Amino acid sequence: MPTKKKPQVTPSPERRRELLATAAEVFAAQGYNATTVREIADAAGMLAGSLYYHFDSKESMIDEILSTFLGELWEGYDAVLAAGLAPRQTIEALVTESFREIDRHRAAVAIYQKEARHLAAQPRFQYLVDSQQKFEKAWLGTLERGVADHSFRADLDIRLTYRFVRDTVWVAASWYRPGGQHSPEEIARQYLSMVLDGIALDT
Amino acid sequence: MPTKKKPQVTPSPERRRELLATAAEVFAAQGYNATTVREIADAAGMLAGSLYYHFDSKESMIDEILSTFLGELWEGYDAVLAAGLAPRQTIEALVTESFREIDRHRAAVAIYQKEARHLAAQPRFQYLVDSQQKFEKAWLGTLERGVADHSFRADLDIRLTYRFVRDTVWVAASWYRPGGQHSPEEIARQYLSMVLDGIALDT
Amino acid sequence: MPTKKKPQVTPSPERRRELLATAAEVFAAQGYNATTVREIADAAGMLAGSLYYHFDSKESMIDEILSTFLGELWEGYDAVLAAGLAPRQTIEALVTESFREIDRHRAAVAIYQKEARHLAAQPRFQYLVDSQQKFEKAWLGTLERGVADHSFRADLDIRLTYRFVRDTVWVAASWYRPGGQHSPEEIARQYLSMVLDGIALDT
Amino acid sequence: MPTKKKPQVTPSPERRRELLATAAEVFAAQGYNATTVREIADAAGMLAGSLYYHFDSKESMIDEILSTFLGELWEGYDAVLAAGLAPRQTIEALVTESFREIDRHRAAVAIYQKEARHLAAQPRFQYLVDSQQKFEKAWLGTLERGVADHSFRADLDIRLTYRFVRDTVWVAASWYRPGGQHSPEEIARQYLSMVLDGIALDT
DNA sequence: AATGAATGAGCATTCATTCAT
DNA sequence: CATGAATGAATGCTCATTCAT
Repeated sequence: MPTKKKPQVTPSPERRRELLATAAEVFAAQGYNATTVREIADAAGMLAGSLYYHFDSKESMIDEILSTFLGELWEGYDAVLAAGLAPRQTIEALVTESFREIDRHRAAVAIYQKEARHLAAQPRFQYLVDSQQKFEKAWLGTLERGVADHSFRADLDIRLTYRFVRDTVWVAASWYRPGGQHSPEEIARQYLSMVLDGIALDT
Repeated sequence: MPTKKKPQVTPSPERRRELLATAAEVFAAQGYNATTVREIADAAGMLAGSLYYHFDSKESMIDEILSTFLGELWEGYDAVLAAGLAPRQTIEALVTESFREIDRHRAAVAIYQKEARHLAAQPRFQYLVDSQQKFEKAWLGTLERGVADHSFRADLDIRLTYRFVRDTVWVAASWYRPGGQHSPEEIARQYLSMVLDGIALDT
Repeated sequence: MPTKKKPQVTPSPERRRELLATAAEVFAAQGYNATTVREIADAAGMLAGSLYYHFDSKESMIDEILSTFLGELWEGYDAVLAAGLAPRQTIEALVTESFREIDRHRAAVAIYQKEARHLAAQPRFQYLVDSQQKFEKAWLGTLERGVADHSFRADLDIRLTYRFVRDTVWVAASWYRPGGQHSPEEIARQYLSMVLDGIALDT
Repeated sequence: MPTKKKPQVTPSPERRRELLATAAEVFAAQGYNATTVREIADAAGMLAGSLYYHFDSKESMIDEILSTFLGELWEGYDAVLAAGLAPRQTIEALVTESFREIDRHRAAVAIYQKEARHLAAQPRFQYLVDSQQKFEKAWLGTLERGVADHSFRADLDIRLTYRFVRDTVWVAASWYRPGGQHSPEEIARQYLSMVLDGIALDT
């Protein structure tokens, strides 16, 4: 692992993190393809070429942004899944955890939403596919358990439900702004209330 | 002197429509920026330059794709809104209409989802902003009316609810494939059931 | 010579002349390179492709415009040179004839001024070089005869004088507009007065 | 936070000047439109894309060439006009100055002659129009003063005289080659002699 | 660590030209 | 005679990337 041709790993990881945060912000705002390395460099106060001291390529930047985010996401998810909660409580915990990740990695989440699909085609981003599958297994499994134990309705197409819940949560990254009116936990609470009980008033 | 009349430059609208459908498919699959004019031309079985006989620019293609879609969408929405239904029935009709549009304009909807935000910055695409505002007014207004007449819950942040319902419906375009297992109406029915009554089993 | 592959020669020479006049106008206004065949076609009330029924190529248009003009110019010049006038009278006649040509072929003259130099490099336009040489011989010869017979000053560099007189006359095409305040003959008279006697008041 | 300062984007002005000189040479030889960016790059020993490190566009090259030339021209002209010379001496000084500029900026002058008219239509090149007007005012005014004080003939159309003198001088750029037989001052002397006193021998 | 300058492949677009109808 | 549609080569320009300093 320390056999890189370039001194990519040694220099201060703090600067690296700063630069990645900057890049993520620009990627999220303009899209990965539409963002030029020069714009990232401008935002970081350096020249385009200088970025290549820190990173192999533009691709390696988004790679590191996404893999870091997914790493932290799965840390949280795995903890929830390991806790052995009931289906409904698991869903609640996963949704809450998701909104917390959106809060902490807004840019990365937005990038993920927009770019994951076409990046996943490249071998380098195989981990996106893996994560996607693990994700589906976790949510779908929980929903199925919930149907089995009568926490969730049985009259719905389960895959449709899965997509509904999944999308419902993650699209929020497209409009969420940290430091807004609601805390991630409050948003999670209201989302869960809607998803679980519906927006209609019981009559 | 019957000469000197400018010759027709607007050729057969059928070919145009074909080409736009092709372009929309490619844009939806790869993203607008990531799509080269050459790829569209390849998909249409012609050379890149030949597209310019039919269209002014790549931009005018996405413009026509989006404006055509929005035109038809609003035809449907306006009919629903003019029908004077109760809030809940209005929401149901709007959601159903939306899934029908997704069914008929899948590519355009996917493009809209991905590109509308940054296109809207250009004056040429002002109509995207207008449509967005009209859209918000229609949905938010209906939700508010529904809260007022006790069709919908009053304990939720109304803007959050709006975003929830809006996203919930339209993200479906990202995975929807026409001719799949469920008809648009069936998907609408299940989505509505989830959105209105929740996925939890009443206890 | 009548062995052309295309029916370029048979169709009505009037239409041809009209089209050439139109083309010359556009070439003169915008420059040859900057003019698209579509612009010529627009001005002629037809589609770009249709021009190719009448002409082999854009190049053949400017070719015919210039060769027609030079043909008529030399008709006039040759008549003057054949008249056996004294040097000063020859110059006067040549200048007057030149302004008449500018009057009748303004567009062609303007095109000639702008494009002759670089067109002359192509074999097809060899006649431009020939004409140029014949032109120089006529004017320079007349000036030399005039110096010899004491009509013209002997203290000037003769080639400089030649260029001076030549340019002086032909650049007028860049601002001349037929139907203006002065007739070509009047302009010729004043130009000759300046060239021959100077603009300074004799003291 | 001393970062976030925009890095210098205006590189060494010497290289810039070299490249502009190269570009001017090619523009003058082939015309602006007919010159490709690749040709300029070839002449400069680099690739087409590399030019864009130094210049925004092909247009900005001709812009800088022309504005630099006009700047220096007006430095010279303004000095002459500020000297308060008599009309005839002013004309002599202006003509001499003009030939000096032709000597120093031959390429730029040739480009100006060929391209000024159509460039002037664009807002970016408004300064060409301004310069043209200032130019006319200076020359025409001097000629008028000269007519008034009996330095110049009163029997000529003054605008015709203006155009005659103006064109007479500047077209010289089309054949002038620096380092030729005559110095700019000598050419100016002979031109002035012709313009002021005519080429005919007084009888 | 960062700069300045360049590379080279690729892109949207233009345009003269062709040709079946 | 003219149109409609297409070709294919070229053009101005962009951008990720490299590398000597």
